Amino acid sequence: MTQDLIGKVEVERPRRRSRVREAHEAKILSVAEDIFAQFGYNGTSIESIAERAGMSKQNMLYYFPSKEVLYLRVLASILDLWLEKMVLLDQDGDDPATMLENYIRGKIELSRTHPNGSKVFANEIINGAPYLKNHLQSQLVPILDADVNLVRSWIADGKMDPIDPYHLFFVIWSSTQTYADFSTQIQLSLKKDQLDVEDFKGASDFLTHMVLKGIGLKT
Amino acid sequence: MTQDLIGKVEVERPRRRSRVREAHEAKILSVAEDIFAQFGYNGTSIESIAERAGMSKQNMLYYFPSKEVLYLRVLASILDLWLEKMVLLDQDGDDPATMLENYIRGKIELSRTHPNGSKVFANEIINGAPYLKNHLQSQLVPILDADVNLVRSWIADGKMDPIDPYHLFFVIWSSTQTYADFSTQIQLSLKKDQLDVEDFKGASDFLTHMVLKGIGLKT
DNA sequence: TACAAATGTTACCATGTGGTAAAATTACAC
DNA sequence: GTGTAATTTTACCACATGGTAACATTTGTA
Repeated sequence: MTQDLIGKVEVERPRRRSRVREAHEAKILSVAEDIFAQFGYNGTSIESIAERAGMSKQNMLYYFPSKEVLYLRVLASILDLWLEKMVLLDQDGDDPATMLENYIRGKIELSRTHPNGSKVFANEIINGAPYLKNHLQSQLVPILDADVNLVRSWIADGKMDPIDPYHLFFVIWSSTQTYADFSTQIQLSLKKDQLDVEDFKGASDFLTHMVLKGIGLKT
Repeated sequence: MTQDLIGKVEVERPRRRSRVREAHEAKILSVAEDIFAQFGYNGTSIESIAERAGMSKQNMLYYFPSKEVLYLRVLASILDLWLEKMVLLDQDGDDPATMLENYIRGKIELSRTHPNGSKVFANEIINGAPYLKNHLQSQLVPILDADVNLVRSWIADGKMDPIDPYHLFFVIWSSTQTYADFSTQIQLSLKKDQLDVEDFKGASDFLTHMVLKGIGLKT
């Protein structure tokens, strides 16, 4: 955008302090995700975020003019990450079983690497998705519908049991995200202070086994 | 307890105003569950609960001395309801398939009839279970362990695939509760304003089919 | 060096909210 | 009816928190 203006009016202006800005914004967003995940929107004070980001509340408000704006930015970045992994057709593999397995493993991996993002997302949905509803409507639903159609074509081709694809995806979503969202409960159940890579591998293995076999897909 | 004191000192004292008290407490608890579910602990003001319960904040504080006490009461009653349905051995049926099916259908039914309870519960767990951790430790975990042992015995008897029972329960928990906790997302996905009995039946049917078949249980 | 934009700090405020204290009212048991 | 405990109302308050305004400082560029 800046380059388009070379020789014209505003040359090189916007890039002035952008290094500091980018670093600070990234730090703030990262910290915000953590704290929003742990305390929810209402339970989070912008001062606590600023503190852990190493600056004053007022200075943070210079980068993000309000708590709501900051929260929306956090939500948006999480949603983008999520939607990326939700396109069934984009999964590697030629046969349905492989593609679905990669979908499941990808979602579990996301829960492992971004547990806090998942929790912020979950909090938002549980509370009725007041900020995210429109985004879900316009971005998630079309992707889901495409995925559902793909599964329906597999069913039509006799490649798997005639199940309701929507419920299939609801189950995959919930059971993959539960390892992030409900990690506290799972840790208590497994008597561990922390879930490790092996736990997530066990979850992936079990889920892919059960889902693929359960809907009649050959592996 | 009152009866134990007949003829002694405090006869019939505690029952004086108990009718009003019981009615009001029940009303408050019911309203509180709804509002905590929608806005979380921090997002809920005790004034909003009092208002919808038809009394002043101060009057409500007469029945529940603090927000925390009220929240804990709501949590406790939900947990009791949950734990009741979580004992695999208590399910009707003689064979593993029937018992597991009843477990799944019971949990879905709970999500249908008590969506708000489920949401309060979910909010609490996602935020690290600050109030519920001890209860989960002492009540949920033993029940789960017993259930896991039962499944292990089924595996040992060659009645089903040698899967990890813990993951099986995590998947059942998450995928049954998702129809309550993430109802907003599911409604958007299904393009419906409200989930009806048919939706829950569809969910139960799919889940039981996939789980039972997926772990190698004959139906 | 000078200047203008970007960044950071100080001071402050309005509001919502959980909770307390005490007085007023109601209603049951006798 | 009357006294006593249960209930309700009135009047407050302390505090956390989101946000604003103005001033100060830094820094890249001409």
